Amino acid sequence: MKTETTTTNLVAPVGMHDVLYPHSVRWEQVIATFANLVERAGFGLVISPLLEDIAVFNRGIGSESDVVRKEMYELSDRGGRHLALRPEGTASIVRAFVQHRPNIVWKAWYLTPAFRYERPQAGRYRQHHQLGVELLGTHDPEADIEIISLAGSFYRSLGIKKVKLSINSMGDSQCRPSYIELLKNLLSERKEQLCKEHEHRVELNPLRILDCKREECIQATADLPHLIDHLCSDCASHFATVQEGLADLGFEAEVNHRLVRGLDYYTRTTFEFSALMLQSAQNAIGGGGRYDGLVEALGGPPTPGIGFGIGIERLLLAADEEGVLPLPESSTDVFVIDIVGGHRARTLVHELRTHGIRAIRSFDNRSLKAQLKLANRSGARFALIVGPDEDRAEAVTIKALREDESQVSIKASLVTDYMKGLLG
RNA sequence: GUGACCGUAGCUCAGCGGUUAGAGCACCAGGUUGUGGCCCUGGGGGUCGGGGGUUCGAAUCCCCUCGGUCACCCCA
Repeated sequence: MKTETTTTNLVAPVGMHDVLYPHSVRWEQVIATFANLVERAGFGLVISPLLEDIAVFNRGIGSESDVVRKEMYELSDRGGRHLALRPEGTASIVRAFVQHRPNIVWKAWYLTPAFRYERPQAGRYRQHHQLGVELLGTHDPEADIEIISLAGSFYRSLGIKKVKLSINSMGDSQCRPSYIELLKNLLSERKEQLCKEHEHRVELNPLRILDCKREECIQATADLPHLIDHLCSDCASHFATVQEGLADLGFEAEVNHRLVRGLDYYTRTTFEFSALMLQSAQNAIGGGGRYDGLVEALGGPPTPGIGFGIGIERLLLAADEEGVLPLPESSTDVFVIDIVGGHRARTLVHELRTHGIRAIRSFDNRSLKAQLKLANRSGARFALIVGPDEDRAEAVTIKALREDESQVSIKASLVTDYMKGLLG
């Protein structure tokens, strides 16, 4: 166990990153776009603790999943409680549902960091951030359609167009057990053909083997029957309705029978959005599915649910590749230059801001030249200059920074109204 | 968890056994006694990621370690 780093330079933990201005502006845009979209659809923001009793994830996500087996950040608090940082959003939201029992149908959205102890690489971090929604309390395939189409609409409204939607059905407690038995029987005869990781896991969770990307597993499972051909009639018609509904709304979904996903709670519909422009292996920019047994698994009454999570970092990588979501040019209107000590800038920016004008100033009594340089770089449209002359005359000089207009001097008391006019 | 490549100024990088470690950009000041962007001049900035070793001498070679990037697995 390492205790403390030996280097004197302190940096962010492995796989975790600072998002500085102006890059953070794009995060604000993404989050605002999402909130606007899902709130229009009746989802309400839910804020829940970053830490949960570790049982929330063990029982929720499934102790056989990779996320729980080897990727969780676990800790004990001073009272000896065994907690974990959330590795994804759904289990926590469902825990909150079980605790508070809101009226169904319950529609929640969230923004959360998610922690997974993995080796970082392009598009994969130990702390990433997810936007997501959960819809609890109905089996209606219309809910599936609403959820998936919302995610699709979100990408569209950001201008991200090169997106592929994959979809599958995991069946339910009626039809999945018999299919799993069938898989076990077929796979037990060819265990030795599977990859090292899955060779010994045929009995535990054979479905996961379908999702393995290793060549051995892909070959060994190539001729296996597909789950979607073994669905019970309820699941089959549910899946058919979801596909029809998505097509009806103009979202083309490609059935991928290997789309099992790593979280054990899924039933029936699962889906994933991948960014075609992302060359890296990590090109999934969103995904989710139905989890009709999860509320029960966490101690609540039998309640179906469906939701999705979208990774902000990968979304921004995809946006970069498509050349959308450019950084804004400026976040300020006016730069107040004071060369008589700084007290005039103090009152001027205060008054301008009070009236809704974005106004900044410099500190440390810099020279006129230095302050003009800062004003130019700030992207402000106008500089307000107060020197000894203006100070004496109780005036300010207004200088346009983006065009060659002659500057004007006006009474200080009229500045706010004048600037309002100039800025429209 | 496994593997590959890479760590020199705030950033991008040059230097790859031999004085006091450089460039471009960025930053600061001056040229212009009250006017930014362009230009010119000057300036501040470095435990050469860290530790150990080889050597008369190490940013340079070797070992370890930490960090970064990418890939596998899995996922957002």
